[in-house]
Amino acid sequence: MAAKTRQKSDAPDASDRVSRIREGVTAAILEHRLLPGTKLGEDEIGEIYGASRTLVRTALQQLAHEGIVNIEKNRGAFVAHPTPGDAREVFEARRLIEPTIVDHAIDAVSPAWLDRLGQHLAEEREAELRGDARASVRLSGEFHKLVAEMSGHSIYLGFLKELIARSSLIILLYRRHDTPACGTDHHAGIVAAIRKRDKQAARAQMLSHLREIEAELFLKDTAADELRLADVLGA
Amino acid sequence: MAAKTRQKSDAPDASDRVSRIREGVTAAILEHRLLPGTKLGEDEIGEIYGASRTLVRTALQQLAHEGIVNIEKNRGAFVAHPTPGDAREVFEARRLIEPTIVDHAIDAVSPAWLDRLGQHLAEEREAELRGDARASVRLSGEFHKLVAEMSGHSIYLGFLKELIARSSLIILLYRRHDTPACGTDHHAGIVAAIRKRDKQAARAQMLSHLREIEAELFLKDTAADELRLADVLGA
DNA sequence: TGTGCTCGGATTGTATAAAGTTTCGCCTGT
DNA sequence: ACAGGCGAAACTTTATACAATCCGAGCACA
Repeated sequence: MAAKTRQKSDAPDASDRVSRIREGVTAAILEHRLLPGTKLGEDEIGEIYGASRTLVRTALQQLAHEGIVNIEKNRGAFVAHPTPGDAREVFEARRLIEPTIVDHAIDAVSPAWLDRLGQHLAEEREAELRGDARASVRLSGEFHKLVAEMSGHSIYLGFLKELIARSSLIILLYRRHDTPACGTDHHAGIVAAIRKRDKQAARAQMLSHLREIEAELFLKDTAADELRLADVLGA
Repeated sequence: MAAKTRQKSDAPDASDRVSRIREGVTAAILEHRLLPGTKLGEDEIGEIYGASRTLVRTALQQLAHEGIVNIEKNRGAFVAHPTPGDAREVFEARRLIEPTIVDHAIDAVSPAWLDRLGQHLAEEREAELRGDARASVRLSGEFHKLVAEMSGHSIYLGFLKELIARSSLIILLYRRHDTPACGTDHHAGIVAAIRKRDKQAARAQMLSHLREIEAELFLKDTAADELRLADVLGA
């Protein structure tokens, strides 16, 4: 019933125009087509989607609340540029919340859900196979959202959506170049644990999965000189 | 540095007009002056704050994202009316997050913070003493926000703000009438544990505090007949 | 008497216009 | 040559006007 409460505000299939804009921009950011710091002009976006600035504005405000867009007064909206500190916070929150989410997901497991999970894994593998990095990164995030939906816990789902979106930016900014293949498919392991209804294993695998992602990041306290300047003077 | 990122979007002392509206309405809801289901007309609010509908609208959208206002298409904005299911989700999330928050708060403890905590406890006691129920309920929520600020974890802080706001509505809706005094001051105990830097005790006290609040609620699956109808047909 | 329909008022959704702010180029003066 | 400042263009912010939708009163009719 809780999920219904939100049906009009952020339903995934909402056909109203502001949702289309929001989802279009979100997808572009999550697929790393829009880089952090990019200016998101209202006219520009409005023309693309054939909408007036009023609608673009509300969409951007929603994205700002989700943390993937920064709105600077009288200057406009920009794709967010999370700091290493933000990154640590995001992953700590994920390590706290996601093990609990898989727990709930196992409570709510059903053949239909297992089907969806399996189908998703197939999509992920396929994207990986054909080297489609953009689809890969998007699907990877959607896997976690799928588990959260499965848990039926609408608050955790909302929180996780924010965390996932930010994670995508963080990975783009701070992933090490020398990351070794990264092919090890943790998601499949998690699904296997869910299928066996083994909460202990599912929690553990989710946790190590998140740790591994974070371990692949390079989160120096002071990243680049320009970044350092921005942080120091931004205060 | 993470806190700075949000400075323009939801700074507590933001002097722009949309923030004033948002905080005014939020305060009214948190102090139980506006009851769940109350219609929040755009013109009405705009006239009160001397603002055009544009500004009121953005404020209401932000409140909707925080979960304390529902916006129904073509019908307007209403003070949210959380279901018992929502209530359980909110408190489960709080039980997950808040113990971790006190942990961090203890890591960041300092004389200045202890002062603020002590000062807050005094305010709470004073409001309780003079029977000011509205101030009491507001300060009670602000205590938890204060601890979250202290933790320095901006993501947890953001999540908690949402959870606190919803909790206030939930308590208003589902608190048992026969609740016995409720005078036991858990907050003081939590502060004492923080002062002693005793994480174990602080976590435990926070957890039992939250459990006790939830135990005072009457969360029948099907509340009233009218509610039941609304839920069943609302799907 | 009660049910169903229609029309009018009220309210929200969207677009556009007016006002304010920032930014950047250009020019002047040293 | 270069620092500083003026000014125009571009953009955001706010207000207002117009269109679309919903709700309810009143009426017709069974």
